[in-house]
Amino acid sequence: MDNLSSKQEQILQFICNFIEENNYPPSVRDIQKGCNISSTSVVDYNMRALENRGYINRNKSVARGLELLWKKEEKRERDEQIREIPVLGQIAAGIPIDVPGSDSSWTQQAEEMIPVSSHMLGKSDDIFALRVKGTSMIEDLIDDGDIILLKPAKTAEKGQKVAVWLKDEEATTLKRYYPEGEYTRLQPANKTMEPIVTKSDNIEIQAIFVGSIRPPEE
Amino acid sequence: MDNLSSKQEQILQFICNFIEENNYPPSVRDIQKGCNISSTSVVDYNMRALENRGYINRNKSVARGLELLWKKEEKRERDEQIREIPVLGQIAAGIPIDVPGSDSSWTQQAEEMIPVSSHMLGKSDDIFALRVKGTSMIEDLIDDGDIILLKPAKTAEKGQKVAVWLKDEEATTLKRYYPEGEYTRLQPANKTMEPIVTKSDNIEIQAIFVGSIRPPEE
DNA sequence: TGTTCAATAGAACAAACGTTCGAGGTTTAC
DNA sequence: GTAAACCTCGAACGTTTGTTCTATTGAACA
Repeated sequence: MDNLSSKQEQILQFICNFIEENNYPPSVRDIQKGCNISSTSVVDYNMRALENRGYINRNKSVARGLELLWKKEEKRERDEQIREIPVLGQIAAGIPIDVPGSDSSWTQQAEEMIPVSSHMLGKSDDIFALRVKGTSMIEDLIDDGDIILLKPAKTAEKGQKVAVWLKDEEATTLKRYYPEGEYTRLQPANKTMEPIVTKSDNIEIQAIFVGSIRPPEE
Repeated sequence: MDNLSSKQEQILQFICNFIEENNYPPSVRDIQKGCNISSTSVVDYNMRALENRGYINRNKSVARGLELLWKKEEKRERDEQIREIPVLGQIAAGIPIDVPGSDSSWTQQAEEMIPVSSHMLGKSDDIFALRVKGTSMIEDLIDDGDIILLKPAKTAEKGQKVAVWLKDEEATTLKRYYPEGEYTRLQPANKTMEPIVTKSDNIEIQAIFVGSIRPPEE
């Protein structure tokens, strides 16, 4: 399909650059000057070829009425590869602290939206983000201030990182989940910290850790 | 600053929608019809107002030569929040396997580019990605097939996840790094696997783990 | 009441623009 | 060679389009 003459490629490139710079498409005569073409009809001739091959779209009698079709495609793909995830608040990774509005869930207003690659999200459409307070998960590369992605869930498997609601304490915390019969151990990933052991019916799993977002140390 | 008449807001909205649909800006008469305005001069009158207040940019005597300034801003911000990271190949997380082209480094051609939120990258501009083979890091939420982000480095701290080059074996692997004097232990995050212990001068740190990109299990 | 000012109206102009036409040139295949 | 296909050229035509001009309306104000 790439059987374009050098002139056609040049025109295509020029259109692309022109739109990038001006935010509106070039006229036939802009292209003529920009590509050092002697006649407008030559531009028209090559544009017709580009149109037939599906590179551009021209609207009859409309000044600058042309679109780059593959740019459209690119934009669509880009939009699909990126999703905006709401940061719904904070979560304690350390001593459980009361999180503002944590009574029901985090289904409140987002304080911020962050763009995340769809590669990290899969098909789930209910993933949300929280900002981490504390260093109890430092060995899992989750530090104070990091943003983590979570998927709402009611149950989890042993060893998974979960956000749990501690009923008695009325607090939420991020820990590794180890159910051990009547009691459940919530294990930090920080050797200087002790696990939280509490009755299994005192905890309520709210979400499972999906991924973390943190810049590398310089 | 938001002292726009309803007509001006309507015009602004129309221009926005028109560009979204057609990929080129509307003419004065398009706006006239689209907003049910009786005269082109009224459009001109209001456009002049919008221009003075910094909402749009008009190019004299250029057909459809207008830009939405805040869209430009939006686009710039979006571009800054996303970076394209090259996936340079595979890395073993398990038995060290020979990685195609791993002799010098991974500074070869990228097989793919993936968009990543700048939140994950910080200011480092040399971060690259690899696809993981094997399950030796499964407890660190790095599974077979995942994509990991790495930052080139020659040294690392104890416990960090690193990509190391094993000179004798002529292979690369991803493990946690535990230097222990003469010998160095490369510890998998998988209880069913044994650590690799090798002479410290047999290993060469290539990059430090920065983050992983994986979709959540459904 | 008269004045001022923002907004509207319709018409008109000149420039910008897409498009067409006829003629000529160049390449390719036979 | 000829023919056909492809490409170039310059000019011209008819719209589309940005812009301007003048007149008008209606509200605010003194």
